Amino acid sequence: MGKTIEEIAAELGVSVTTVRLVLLGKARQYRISAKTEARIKSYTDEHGYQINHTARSLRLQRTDSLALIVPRLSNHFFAALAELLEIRCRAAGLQLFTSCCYDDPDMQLQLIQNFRQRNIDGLFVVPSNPQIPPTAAQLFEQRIVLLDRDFGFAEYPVVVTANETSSAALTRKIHAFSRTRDETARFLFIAGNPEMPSIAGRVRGFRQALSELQVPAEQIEICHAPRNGFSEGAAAMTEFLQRHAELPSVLITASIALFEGALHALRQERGGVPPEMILATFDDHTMLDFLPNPLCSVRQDSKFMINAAFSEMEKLLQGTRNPGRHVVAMDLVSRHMDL
Amino acid sequence: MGKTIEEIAAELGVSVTTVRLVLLGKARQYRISAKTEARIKSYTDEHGYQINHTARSLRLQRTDSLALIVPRLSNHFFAALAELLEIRCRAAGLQLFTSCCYDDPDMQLQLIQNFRQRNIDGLFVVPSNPQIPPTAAQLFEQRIVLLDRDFGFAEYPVVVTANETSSAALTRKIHAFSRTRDETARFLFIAGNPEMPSIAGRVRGFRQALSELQVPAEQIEICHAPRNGFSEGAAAMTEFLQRHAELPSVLITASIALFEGALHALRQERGGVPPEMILATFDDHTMLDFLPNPLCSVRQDSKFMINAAFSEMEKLLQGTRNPGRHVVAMDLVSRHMDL
DNA sequence: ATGAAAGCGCTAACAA
DNA sequence: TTGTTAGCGCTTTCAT
Repeated sequence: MGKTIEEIAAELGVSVTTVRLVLLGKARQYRISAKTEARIKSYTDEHGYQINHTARSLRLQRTDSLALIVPRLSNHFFAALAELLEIRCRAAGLQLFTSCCYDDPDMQLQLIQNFRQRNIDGLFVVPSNPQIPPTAAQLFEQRIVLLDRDFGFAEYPVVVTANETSSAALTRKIHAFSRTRDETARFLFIAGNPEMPSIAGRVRGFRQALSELQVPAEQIEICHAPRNGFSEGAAAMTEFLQRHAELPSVLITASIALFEGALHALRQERGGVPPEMILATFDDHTMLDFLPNPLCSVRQDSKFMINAAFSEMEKLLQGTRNPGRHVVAMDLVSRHMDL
Repeated sequence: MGKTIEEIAAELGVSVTTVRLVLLGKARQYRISAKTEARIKSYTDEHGYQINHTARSLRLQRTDSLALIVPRLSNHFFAALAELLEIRCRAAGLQLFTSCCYDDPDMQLQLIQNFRQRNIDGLFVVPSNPQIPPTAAQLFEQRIVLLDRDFGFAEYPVVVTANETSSAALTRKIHAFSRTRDETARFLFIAGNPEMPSIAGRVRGFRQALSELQVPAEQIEICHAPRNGFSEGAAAMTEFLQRHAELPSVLITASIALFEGALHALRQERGGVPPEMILATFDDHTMLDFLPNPLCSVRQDSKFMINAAFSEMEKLLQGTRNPGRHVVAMDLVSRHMDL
């Protein structure tokens, strides 16, 4: 532990106020004598001084730090959000603390309480269920911004992506492509937990687009996995293959982890992924380049999301109370889909 | 902000000690009367109580929290480390705070000071350069554990992977495979910044194995990129292709981001990746399954690393001072390499 | 131009 | 069995 202001003051025979003023660079402003200033400066240059943020926080009732709770950092989308948000916070002189809750509501609640107890000024959170936002808002006196999942709260700022419209656009695109080869393409959509609004939106967009395109119901199958992970994607695909001898012409997954899992299962069960199979997934990744298949993916605009989220937080910290709702557009990326 | 212990005590007409004892569940132990205990319990059940960790920390000179500084969270290996370490810390009742420094030593230093000022109890750090460890150790009074990069400090605990031996094993394996097809395979190794001990180790292992196998120098080319990222991998490959009309028979990269970049450039410049090209990379990923090529990758054992790192930190927090050096073995994973 | 002192909410030592 | 008090290091207000 470094010296405290009091210790420095005592050792130099001046008062804490004087030391503090010099340390804050306000020596001029308060007309501290040049020699006193020089003495203090040379002392701290030699011994160093590290402010005790804990004491400062206790006094100011503020920590100049924010927290972010995401489901997983091993999910690239959330890792990217965390990186960008940390950079944005740093630029504003705030420290960001990031934690994972693995979509476990109890763990998330504990984390929220923990951050609250540590006097974190504001919270960005990807809520695990609809009970989280009100609780978090109460503990954080409204200083929360909801990310990625829109459980329909108008009273809190929220930043989400345009899942439904993007899903519909994706569906129309692969449908059009599939028609060039096969009039009666069969569609398999592997989705995650439908209680998550983002997943529900993706399924809705898919359903709606196909219905508008008048694709008959018997050519459509939707599997709901309990979560958005690799093993769930593999399980869903394995289960599908047990029920159907024939492969779908088009495979769509609601996340890239499901995609990886589904293809893994396909390789296991059928020895490979037929190169003519049309693939589509939410979340983009460079390694999708490795596949020879026609493939369409949906890329989220993390930068835009983070800018929106941070502006909302800034408003909250300044005391403004008109929560914004931001629905960020997504990009379609296609590979091997030239007609 | 919730009620403080003092407020509760005042409102119930008891002393802070009494309230505290009940809150800590030590009512029995200190023989607080049952009715006093009940009164306090019912009060906090109704109004809730959130301890002020800032005040507690100031008093105890301890925050019950640790920090982890990694280069990037969008690097899957570091994201996985962060997740595992956070889980491990949580199990021990500690909160982990994770930050990225983008391998910028100044930013890393600032982060370290920031954590120090916030009274974080101990630091896990992937050092950006050899100046970082001594500084960090001084600020944190030796409570640091170095991860992933071994700059040769015996005085601090360090957990790294066996880069050199794994690289040699990888090289031998792909060399053996290449001999089954071609007696004079040409090897291209794209590495990152050689000042990073992990990269240097990988290059050393590669060089040494090939020299033992008596592969002539003119069949070996090593490109050093300034960093381990996608664009650096692409640039290195583009540059190689400008100098050589012929593709290498074997491509090895020191990280998966370099791998992605290199293949991307190959696709751009030559329209694709020849399926007979032998590929190898450090870091494993499920999406490597998507490639048809013979491929060998090196998987790091994150769990093992984290366990070792956390045990070292526990020793430090208990005051023990015999820093351990852990060199964790890596696994080889191969695809399409059956002879 | 510089100093003294209160108080943020908690813990721990000591008192009663 | 319960109460009182000092002090962690900082900021801020009010005195000189």
